[in-house]
Amino acid sequence: MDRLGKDCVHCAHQLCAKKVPIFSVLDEEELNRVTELIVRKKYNKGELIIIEGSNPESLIIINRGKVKVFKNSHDGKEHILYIFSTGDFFGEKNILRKSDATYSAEALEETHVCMIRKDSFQQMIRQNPDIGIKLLEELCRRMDAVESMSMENAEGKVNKVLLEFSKKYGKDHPKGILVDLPLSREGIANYIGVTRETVSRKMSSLQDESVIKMIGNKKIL
Amino acid sequence: MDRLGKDCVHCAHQLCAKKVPIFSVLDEEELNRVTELIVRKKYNKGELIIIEGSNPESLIIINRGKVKVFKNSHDGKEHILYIFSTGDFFGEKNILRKSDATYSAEALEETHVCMIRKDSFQQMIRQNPDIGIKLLEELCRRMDAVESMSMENAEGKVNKVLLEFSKKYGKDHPKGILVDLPLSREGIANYIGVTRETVSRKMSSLQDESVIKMIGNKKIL
DNA sequence: CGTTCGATTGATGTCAGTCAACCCGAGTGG
DNA sequence: CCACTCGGGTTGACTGACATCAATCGAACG
Repeated sequence: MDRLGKDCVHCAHQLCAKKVPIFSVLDEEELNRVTELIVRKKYNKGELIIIEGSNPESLIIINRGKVKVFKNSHDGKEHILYIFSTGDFFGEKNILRKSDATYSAEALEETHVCMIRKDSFQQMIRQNPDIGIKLLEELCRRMDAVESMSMENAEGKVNKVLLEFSKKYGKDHPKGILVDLPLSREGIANYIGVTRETVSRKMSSLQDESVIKMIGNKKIL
Repeated sequence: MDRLGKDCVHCAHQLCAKKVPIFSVLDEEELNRVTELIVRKKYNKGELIIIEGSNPESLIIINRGKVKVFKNSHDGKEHILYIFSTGDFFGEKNILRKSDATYSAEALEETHVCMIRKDSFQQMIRQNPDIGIKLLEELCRRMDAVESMSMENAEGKVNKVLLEFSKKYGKDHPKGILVDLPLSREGIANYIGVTRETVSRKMSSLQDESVIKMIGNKKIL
């Protein structure tokens, strides 16, 4: 359990409910109610938040940090499904379907999360249907992303993923946009379903074409 | 507009709201209210229900028939995203996101649908948050399907899609399960993102291994 | 300064796509 | 009733993109 804000309602707001998009529709009083339903927790880099095959019963919202959600294919390879960061949620399947988790989730850095249990969640949605609508919106966005990614070949996927990272993690810089990649080449490869060598090659050719410039593990657009 | 039941509330129930899973949480009175928000429409085989790039503003529920939802990749190939039939809904993106449709939808046979406009839908969710939960459940199911399909190679995809069709459209039969395929080989190919030749080959080997038996365009498991 | 682990680069293999020929059943028209 | 066409389906040969395997590089860290 997180030592921060355990008994400080105002801190709790700051930490969680207030900055989460899906709760943006709530007013102060509703936020207070939601805050009471939340359990906070901290994970260190590399710790597993959800393990495939277990049966967690909470929705998880990221307060600070980054999380990768992945599953292993029968031949043992890791397929990363999503990279989530501050304000994102995951684990909605845990509370909407009865089955065991079909995926694992691991903290990529020190990560603080808020957890809402199944029954609290249902109650919350009934009191604030607009949260449900927000959730639906976000799921639609994810579907869109998955659908459009699935139509690309290796080169298109690398381009898309770099664009995605530059939007999410890019910072302005005199010579373009500086992006701090959340994943290694291997991670990117597992994310888009190709090998690390392919990622290397495609990124090298992008550099040859002067589209990007690599600096260690960051890059400039 | 469908000539049936235009002014018959009871017929309307039968036609639409009552047999749709997402409305299964409603009681009689709530069903009545929902029914009033619905517009019915009929499409013939081959007619387009939604065109990529247009800006429809309704959720669409299939009352009878089959619909394929697809998009075209830049090189002009058709990618089928889903095959929907009685009781399924689609177009949720239309009412949850402001952007234009990123996909098209075409009736695969004579199809009767119910349409709920954006504002009616929002109102409906606010009155019956449980419908929102049902929708979330269904979207999660679809995500699961997409996620697990994306990890398969061509052979695995063919197996999965045949299994899916046999679950959805299969009928018991003395020698196994008789499946009436909703798509041609080419359609299946576009559905799982391979070529029609590959589908042919994989299905032939399945037949060699006596896993399936083909009869024209149907098959026995 | 050496070890280590990820990244890169090159050589080779393989799965599925492409191209092309042929088959077959459904229509169509003589 | 048969001949012809036409559109999908099947099958085979070839190709190409990406995976695999392997060697080398290079930055980070003790």
